[in-house]
Amino acid sequence: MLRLFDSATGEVRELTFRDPGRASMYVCGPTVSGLPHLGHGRFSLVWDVVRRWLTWHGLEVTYVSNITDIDDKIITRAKEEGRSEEDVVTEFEGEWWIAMDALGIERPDVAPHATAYVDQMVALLERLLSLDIAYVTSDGVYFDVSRVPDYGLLAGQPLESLRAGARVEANDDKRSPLDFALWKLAKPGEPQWAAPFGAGRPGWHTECVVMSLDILGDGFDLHAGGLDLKFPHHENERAQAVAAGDTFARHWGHNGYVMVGNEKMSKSLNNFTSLTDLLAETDQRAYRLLVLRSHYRSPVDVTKATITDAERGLERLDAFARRFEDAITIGDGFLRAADYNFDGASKELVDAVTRRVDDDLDTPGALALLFDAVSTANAWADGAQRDEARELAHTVAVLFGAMGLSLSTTSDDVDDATRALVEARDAARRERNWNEADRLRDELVNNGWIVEDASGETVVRRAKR
RNA sequence: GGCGGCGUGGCCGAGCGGUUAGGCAGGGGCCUGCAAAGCCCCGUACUCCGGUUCGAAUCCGGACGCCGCCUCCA
Repeated sequence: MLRLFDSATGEVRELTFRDPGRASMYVCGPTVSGLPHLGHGRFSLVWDVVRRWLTWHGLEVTYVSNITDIDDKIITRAKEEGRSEEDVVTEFEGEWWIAMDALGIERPDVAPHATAYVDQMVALLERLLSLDIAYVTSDGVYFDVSRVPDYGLLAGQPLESLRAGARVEANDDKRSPLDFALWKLAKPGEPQWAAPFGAGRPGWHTECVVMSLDILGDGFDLHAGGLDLKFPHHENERAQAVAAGDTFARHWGHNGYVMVGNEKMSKSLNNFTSLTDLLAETDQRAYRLLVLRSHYRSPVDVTKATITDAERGLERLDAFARRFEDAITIGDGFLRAADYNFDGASKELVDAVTRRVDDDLDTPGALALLFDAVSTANAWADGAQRDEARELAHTVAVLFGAMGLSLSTTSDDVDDATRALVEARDAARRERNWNEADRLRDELVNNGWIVEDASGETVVRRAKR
């Protein structure tokens, strides 16, 4: 079974599950105030792979990921562009799902919206207020972090240490700079919900607590997200849950940053790169391969060079898939190990890959094994071992599929003019008219095709940009 | 100031005391009418300085460099 680094304990430990045979995951989703960026893509891919891998192991996974549809950034954008908050949310949630589909990410079982949970958030705040863990100020409701004994668990340092490093704020009535907003009182014209402590909107850290506990129940198995959410966002979520008497998540997972030119991509640095743009310009599987090729907790540098590198890797895999076309058909969606009977070289491969992925999601190690198997199967097919090669190829495709990477066996659509050139070239070749055949090949290449003579016939496919 | 991570061959990227990571790019060969695809072979890397050890990219100490968190962010 899968072992994962747990941010709460600081060590790799075996995932254990509240309910035998069932896994529950909550992954912090996006605030839909703009186009999805590369960081969104990475966390979505990483936790999609975890979800698939647990399913591969035979678990029934319930995967929840929220949409934050009320937030300062949404209000700001709406104001700037002179439209309603709903309009902004609708547009960018639409873009979000388009990008997720393009990345081959399975939709969550439940994708709750924050605005649908305001009543429950208000109830939680009333509870925290009654316990004197939350307090009201002139601009909202705040959480008193000193009331949670192990505050700083996820940050990896004690409260005092965090307090020493906290920046001084210009504001306010907060008891401590680390205290965080649970509720923001509305200014005129802002979206607002009624509450006993004044009309306003919920703070970001509250929504995930309420939604995760409502949908998955206390003690759910894995709470995950990007590393930048570890502190303060997840710390603060946990503080609320613990203060309210829950144990919250059994296990915390965080994926590493996306770097752009050796610097963290972040809002303040304003060096965001849009996922939507990346997907429009590249093979949509390239980012998944790039993410699988790096360890999930390490930073990944996304550049033209690293994406191109991944695309070339895909070309090798696709050429492999075309060669074993009839052995590659595996269908979409979740794959389960129990549905297959592996033996011989295939069993060895499956076992070795499983050991790697189970070891804190060592997908780079797993990919090395799979690329090795690609070479092996090709070599067998070059020799006389056709059947063994086909079987191994099938296993390779299944394992890639288990991680959400599909190999393409389909040729590109060929237009009539191109087909005419292909037929003319084959005719020339039959007549051993090599000059004409080569001239036609050059023409095809100039038109952006890659030309191969597979089993004596001209086969073309689109060259990558 | 506190906490944490990283520095590997042309590039990317694993590695967790001793036997080949892998990908991309490059070179040589086989195959091919010539190519492409595929196969075989090749580079012999680990920031620096000490130390532990029979043996270190891997452990310890130090130096230098880079990055992140402690503020919004996935």
